[in-house]
Amino acid sequence: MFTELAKSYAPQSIEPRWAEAWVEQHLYQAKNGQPGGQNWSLVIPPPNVTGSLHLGHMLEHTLIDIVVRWQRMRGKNVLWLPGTDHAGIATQMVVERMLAEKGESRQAMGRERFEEAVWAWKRQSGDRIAEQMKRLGASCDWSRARFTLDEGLSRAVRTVFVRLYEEGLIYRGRYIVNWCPRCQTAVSDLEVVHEPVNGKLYRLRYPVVGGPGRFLEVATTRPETILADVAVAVNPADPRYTALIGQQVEVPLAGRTVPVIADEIAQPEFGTGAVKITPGHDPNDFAAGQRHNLPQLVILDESAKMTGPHAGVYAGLDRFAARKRIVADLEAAGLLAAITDHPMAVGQCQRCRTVIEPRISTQWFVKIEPLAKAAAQVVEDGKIRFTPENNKTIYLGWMANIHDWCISRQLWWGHRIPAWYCDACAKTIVAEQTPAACAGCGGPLRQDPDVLDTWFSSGLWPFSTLGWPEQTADRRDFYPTSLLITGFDILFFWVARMIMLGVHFTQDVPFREVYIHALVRDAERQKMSKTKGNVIDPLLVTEKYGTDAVRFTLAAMAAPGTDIALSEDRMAGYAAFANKIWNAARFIFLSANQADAPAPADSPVHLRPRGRHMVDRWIFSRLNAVAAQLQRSLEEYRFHEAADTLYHFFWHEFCDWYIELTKLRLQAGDPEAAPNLLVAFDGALRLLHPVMPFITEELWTALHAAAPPAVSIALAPFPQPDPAAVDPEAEAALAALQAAVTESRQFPARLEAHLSDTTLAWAHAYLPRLAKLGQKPAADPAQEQARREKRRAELAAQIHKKRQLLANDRFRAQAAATVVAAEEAKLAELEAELATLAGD
RNA sequence: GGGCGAUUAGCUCAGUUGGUUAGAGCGUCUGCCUUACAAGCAGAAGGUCCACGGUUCGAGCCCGUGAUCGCCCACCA
Repeated sequence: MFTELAKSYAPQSIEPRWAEAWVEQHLYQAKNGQPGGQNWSLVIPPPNVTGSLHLGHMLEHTLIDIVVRWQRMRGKNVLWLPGTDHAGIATQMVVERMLAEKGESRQAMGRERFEEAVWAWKRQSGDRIAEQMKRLGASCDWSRARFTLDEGLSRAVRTVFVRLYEEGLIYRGRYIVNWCPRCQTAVSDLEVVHEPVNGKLYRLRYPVVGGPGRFLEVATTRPETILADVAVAVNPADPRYTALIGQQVEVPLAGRTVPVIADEIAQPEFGTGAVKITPGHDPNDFAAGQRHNLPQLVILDESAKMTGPHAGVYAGLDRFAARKRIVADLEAAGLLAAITDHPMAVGQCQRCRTVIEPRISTQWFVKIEPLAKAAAQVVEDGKIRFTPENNKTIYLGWMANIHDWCISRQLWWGHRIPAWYCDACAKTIVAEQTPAACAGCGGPLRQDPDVLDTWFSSGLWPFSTLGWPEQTADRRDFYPTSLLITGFDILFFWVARMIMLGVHFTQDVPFREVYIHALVRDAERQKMSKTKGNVIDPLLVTEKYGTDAVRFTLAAMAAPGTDIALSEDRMAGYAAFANKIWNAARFIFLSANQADAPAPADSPVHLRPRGRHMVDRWIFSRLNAVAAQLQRSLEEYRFHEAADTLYHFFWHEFCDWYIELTKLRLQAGDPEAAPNLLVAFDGALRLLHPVMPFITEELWTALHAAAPPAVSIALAPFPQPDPAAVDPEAEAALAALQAAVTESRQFPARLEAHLSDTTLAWAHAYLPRLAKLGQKPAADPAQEQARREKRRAELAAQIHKKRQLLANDRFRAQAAATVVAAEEAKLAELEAELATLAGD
């Protein structure tokens, strides 16, 4: 006998046990030295160490885990490499916030102690995500977990930096960059988000020198920056101003005069057609200043407070406070011509939403064009395939318009830039190992205080985690990786950088396929993000509905290309599905003898029924069809289709019909019924396993409890679709039976020939009951009459349409023969129905 | 300013070479404690598939125009 199962499925009492066992048994550890074609690998998009798991992670991990478990069951030597990202700026902010609560600060502690504090915090909470993933059943190879600041990965970072520097693809220079006054660091273009705001456009009057009473009107959105003006530009083709070109105008409140220059930057139709040039505080003006060889005045410090000799009486004021004061002073001086509303997009720090201040500073950059070109090429050549495909266009478009990448950050947490400066002889040394002294003059060296953009190290992730630059067994066996599954939000940040750096340093693609999943949104369709703090702990819904139900929900809603608004109703529905599976097992275990269970080694790779019973032939035909459908769906990452297929098959075919039809055979002692039932159930569990690992593991183990040691279902072969097992005769017979039972009609004779007497006896007994249950409530005769009329009209319309269609020669010529036959059959059916309606 | 996506049942969404009477989950209504499952079973109601035009024997699907919503990219002061 099988052990009796509880009356309903309680995931809470089962899942933690399995989660722990899987990790302890190292069930998902990949092997080295397998034949090349056997290996299949995927690296996780490393979550931030700061974070805890949110539903976006869970969606991503669920989709990954489904593919990974499926590939493993197909016999691949699978590596899913887990790990975390040090997430420079995010982590530093978290730790600084914690320090601030204790009244401490990074500056007061000093760099060394601060770094120690971050490491301590990382050790204490950095494993949280891993623990959560383990609890959720992610089938990672935990023995290969990596962290971006690991010694090996740091070594890879230094190697890459030095090589790019030597190739001239990394340079250092003084440019205007995006600066966050709150984070006090440079950020890349990608880390600036543009938010629409209702700004103002100020028209200011610049007195023309030598022309008393004459003014040049200039439009600006940032009046406080006039103190750093070095010129006013007008368009050379603008007739209004040609006379002024070369003359001097006075900068209001500044007590300086600047030249009027001709430059295309000024567009005649915007504002007044005259634009102030402020190279120290605007990227466009910076470029214009370089064209005209103008000086760069700076009036804001790293906190965006007014500073320096040109700030005058406004020194010390915040930029926005200064704006108010300056506008008031301009008005008092009669130099403010107008203020108009001006909707515009202002750049904000992605992390803290502070308005970005363009700032001139010395930073490190990657010369991106050569890398981008090669990275675009591999995608154009189809060496990397995107799903959904339109991401390819987006990717290529970005690659075509890419700017150099600012990689230095004025932070303390991260990979420190491997560059040293000699103050004595002004030499710069870039090296993998810390040099003892200046190679030129022997003087003492000072390392660059900055660290690298987090994405610089993440960009190496697919190969740095596998041992690069060493030629390791992992690198040989698992690179390039097979697939990347990640979100659209980091397509440019991460995917693009991995392709650029991967192609450059390994002469191969980092992954052959990229699946871009949808975004999980909350009930209000808001994006869930680390910075917004609206993340939902997946462990809570998991606790409520069970991990398998949440996983199934996520998979079922993961149609490629559209966002997911997560609904708990849906989870409840799939929790019921898990319970359905549980109860099917409960019935099977109560009704069948354990001796009939297939031995685990006796893997039903080829699902074939014992005997010739029509019902058995049907369910095994369906199992094979479902296996084939799942294979198609998963190959194309159509997770929702796979989930729907499983749901419908298990509930409405396996339970509603197969188990029901088997009940009577069991009662009558049909010797083939139980063994076939057990094998079919085994096959169904395997099909379900990639999506629902916990319940299938529990039930599969129970199914095979008599023949220990049963291996985990995770290592059991996935049913291989066998086209020969598809049995159209059995499928047609069951379809007829279903129709007959549903309509409470007589059995088709053809089916009766194939059904055993006992089944027939059951079915005949069952039919009247169905007929009773299905009876419509006694309807109002008038209503009934109306319904008939409506149906009659519908039928007439359809018949007319069909006749027209079938009379069409082009249709007969062009449509497939089966389509024509189906249409003819349908017409006959419709006519028959109409005849019965007309009859009474 | 460019580019992309969406619009299908009360709600959330599927619908991939154009071809039976357009589906699912939840919700609603009716009837069932039926010895695997009331987290269940048997039924029912509910849709001008955003609008208009076009292609086709045939359009939810293809083409065009428009409307509404959303997203991404972008140095317009």
